Amino acid sequence: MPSKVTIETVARHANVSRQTVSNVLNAPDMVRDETRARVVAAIEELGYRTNNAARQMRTGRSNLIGVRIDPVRNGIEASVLDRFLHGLTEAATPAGYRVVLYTAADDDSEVNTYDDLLAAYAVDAFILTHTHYDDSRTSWLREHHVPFTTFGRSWSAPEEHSWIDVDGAAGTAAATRHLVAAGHRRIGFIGWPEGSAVGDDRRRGWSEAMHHAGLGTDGLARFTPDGVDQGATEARSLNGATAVVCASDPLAFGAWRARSSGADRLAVIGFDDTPVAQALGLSSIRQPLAQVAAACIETVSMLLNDTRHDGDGEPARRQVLLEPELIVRDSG
Amino acid sequence: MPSKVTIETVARHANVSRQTVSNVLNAPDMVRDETRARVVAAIEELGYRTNNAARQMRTGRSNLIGVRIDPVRNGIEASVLDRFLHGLTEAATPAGYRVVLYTAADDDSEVNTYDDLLAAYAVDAFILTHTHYDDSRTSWLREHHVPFTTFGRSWSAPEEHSWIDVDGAAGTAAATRHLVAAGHRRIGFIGWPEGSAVGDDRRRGWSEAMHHAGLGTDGLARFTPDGVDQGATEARSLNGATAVVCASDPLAFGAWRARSSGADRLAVIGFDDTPVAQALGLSSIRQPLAQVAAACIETVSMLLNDTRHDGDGEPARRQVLLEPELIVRDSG
DNA sequence: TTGTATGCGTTATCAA
DNA sequence: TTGATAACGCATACAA
Repeated sequence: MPSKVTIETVARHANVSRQTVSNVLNAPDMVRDETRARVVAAIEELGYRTNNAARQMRTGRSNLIGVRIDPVRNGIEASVLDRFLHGLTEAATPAGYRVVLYTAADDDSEVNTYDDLLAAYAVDAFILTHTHYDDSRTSWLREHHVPFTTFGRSWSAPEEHSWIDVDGAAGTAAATRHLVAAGHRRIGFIGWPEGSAVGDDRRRGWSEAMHHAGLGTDGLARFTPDGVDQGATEARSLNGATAVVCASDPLAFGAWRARSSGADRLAVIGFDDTPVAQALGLSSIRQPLAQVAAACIETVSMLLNDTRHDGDGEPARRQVLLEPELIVRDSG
Repeated sequence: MPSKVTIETVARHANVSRQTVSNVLNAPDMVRDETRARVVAAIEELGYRTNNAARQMRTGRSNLIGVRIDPVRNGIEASVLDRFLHGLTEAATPAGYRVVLYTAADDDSEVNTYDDLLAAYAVDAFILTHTHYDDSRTSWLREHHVPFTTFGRSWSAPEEHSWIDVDGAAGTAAATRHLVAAGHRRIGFIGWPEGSAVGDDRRRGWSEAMHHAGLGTDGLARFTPDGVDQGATEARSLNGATAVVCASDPLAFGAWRARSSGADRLAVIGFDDTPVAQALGLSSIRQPLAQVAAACIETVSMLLNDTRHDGDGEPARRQVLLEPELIVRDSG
């Protein structure tokens, strides 16, 4: 059972008042060096840890950050969420926060969850994933002046709130350039149906890079729901192409499986560098998830240390766009 | 910003004392029906939510459960942890708990983390994964009378503490029986090097089922580190076999890729039903992770409501072994 | 620079 | 069955 050491205990041990100990913790500059040293020593010695509940009573802060864990829709992306969550947990600890999980069936029910998390647990801030056009969750949080940031930009209005995202277009562009440099001229793209913000972005990177290289894109783009079989089907329909950039690893894997050998061989580059890609030697575009996570925590810290959000003024904002990395393997 | 409704507010609104409101919440039987109804109405109306920090000050309970999120070692298993985490989050909420994440590089540093989580956040209990022989973490928790349970049995001494696990041997046995029923006689096994508790268990299921069916296992078992290529290599070495049960999906996938067509075709069954298996139509053994998660929460609740662990007496224990499910697809 | 007093929202104890 | 009071550990305003 962990120690029952309170500020009082430390104070007595160091021969000072409770208040002095509190000052050492919260306003070290105010305390004389010698005194502070003594207090710090006592804290060490007794293994004192500040009691969050008590602190929370006074400050209203819990040091808890709410993070949504989605039901795995497209299972193959589990590894992405997983790396992200791990990154968050790792970055949160040194910043003095802990990650609390929550889940919700849909955006609306998520709002009820906020209520519980906010009122009962006093969660300090939220980190959301899977943002989309017209996200009702972000509006709610903004209205209620709750600090939050998202992994995924605010597609409706770029500057609407703080977000961290990975430049998908830059990733597919890099992949395309890589293929061009390797001598490919007819490079296809297999992505998701138009209207998905993330998918549209990835397609744009490919098409811009193609045009920039003086290559046409006519008849080289395919749109389909995600999936291995879909990737295979579309790859076969791209008979003229010698290479293809895909919006996901499942699509890439399907394409690769359909045309991985013989005269018909297709160079393939996927997205997200999932374990499947790693296992199969599939080239892929890897998102720097640990960095994304660290930036999320950093942003949230900033938001929490910014006094503006207390009032009615607009909170500080911060947008971070990180570069993905092209991992080249056998497939392209 | 969520309501600032306290017990006091509710009390005034319902014309009772604070204590009565508290009683309605924590000991409803003690309160007269009519009074209770009035208080409940007031709670509804005002949208009162109990403040966890304040409650924690009195009770020492935080309603927080610590769950470790591992750095993804074998990436392909991310989906397993992911489903598990999601299941925990989902089961915890109705039980009145929230999941707090933590991470640690190794078992020893994990113990330091306990300290923080326990002293500062007053985490009520822990749920561990990836247990192994001689787990220093479980000993520490036991010594310190901290309620916990594990996903993965206590291999050193089965009854040492509460755990929830999936019967891996039953899974591989079912897979083996399925292959036997399909007419196979020479059924191989590809698993991990001996000494890994989980791996040994899965091999046992296969070998027992084989013997039970009157079939021999000589020369039919292979042991290798996990991986797609390893699976392929071992599958090729099993020339006599017409089918193989694997300890993991990567192994199964490798085996399947190496011998999926022609006269040499091998029926293959993997383990964990990862997205890869689902995408490829690979048969696999699926762990009921949502149920495991629910059982973990249930166990932890039991532990927390059991007074015994307060004293020096042994805490209550509970072991749950769940059956995995064989998912039959094209590969076997 | 250090010490004293007060209150945050809840529950436990005890008296009515 | 209900109500008054104290206490949990901390941080803040204020006094010394």
